[in-house]
Amino acid sequence: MIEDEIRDIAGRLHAASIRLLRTLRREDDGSGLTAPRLSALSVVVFAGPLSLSALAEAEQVRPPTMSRIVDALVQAGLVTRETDPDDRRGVRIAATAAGRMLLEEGRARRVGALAERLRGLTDYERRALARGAELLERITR
Amino acid sequence: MIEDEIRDIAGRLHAASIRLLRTLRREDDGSGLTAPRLSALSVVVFAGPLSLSALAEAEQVRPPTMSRIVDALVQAGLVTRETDPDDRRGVRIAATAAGRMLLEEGRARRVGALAERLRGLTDYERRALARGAELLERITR
DNA sequence: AACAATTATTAGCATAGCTAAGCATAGGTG
DNA sequence: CACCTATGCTTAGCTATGCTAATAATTGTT
Repeated sequence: MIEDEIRDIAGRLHAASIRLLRTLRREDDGSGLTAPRLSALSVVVFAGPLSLSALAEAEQVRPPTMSRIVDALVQAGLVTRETDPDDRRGVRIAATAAGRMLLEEGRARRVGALAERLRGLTDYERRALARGAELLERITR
Repeated sequence: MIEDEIRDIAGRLHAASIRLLRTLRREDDGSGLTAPRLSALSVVVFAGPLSLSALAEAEQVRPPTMSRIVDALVQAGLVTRETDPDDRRGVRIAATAAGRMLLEEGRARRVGALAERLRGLTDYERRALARGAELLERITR
């Protein structure tokens, strides 16, 4: 396969992913959270408990930015922030049951909206998309 | 295919797309633009010229928010804002040559980074991803 | 001509992004 | 041990981004 073909595929994959997430983003209105808070909560639920700096790194923002987002999530009862007993400079941020539930509801709305669209495809086409998802997982590791 | 299988595929596709765009977002640092401005510029370049409300709709923000983003892009010489001659209440927002160039450079960085990762796959796997991109395009139309 | 609807901007608020600076703890090195 | 540096987080203060409400200008419709 020539270089230009690979680049072409990369371009189409990029555009298609943007389109997909733009489409699904419309489902987030009902969450009651702003986009950065929802995104941070999702990292805490799936990768947590973790330190503030690890969370900031995952979200590609600076620690002060994440510190205030965590303030809001703690205030809303969706995560807890506790001093790390092993290193008292650091904090451990963990999801609460309410946080996990709120996130799971939002995720279910997004995934449900996507599943609805997948219903219009053939089994063969859905399997092709499943295969694509696996490959994407692999190359972003 | 059972409902649960479709939902499972939707979930993995969703997660994989998020991962992909998170990875590629790191390439945007060099653009000199904030994320909302870069994203708005990309719509103007690919879908423009268009009205303010159409641009706000595409970006899923309210008109006042987009009005200020356009202010900044005009200030930076990346787009023009002119009164619509057919309806003098409205505006026509169009990309300048500088805007198209800046966007294309950024897109090339993202696509290049993705192409680099695709290089680690087999031709067969790359074609599977190309097929997945086509299907995503179709179901988000 | 008067009025209603549409399009965009302005004003004013909360949130999100940054850097710089501060505080506390950890961990070395004399 | 005493200091000194490095690390982790927060606070302070700025700009940018999001919203709603209100205003201005134009269009279209009685």
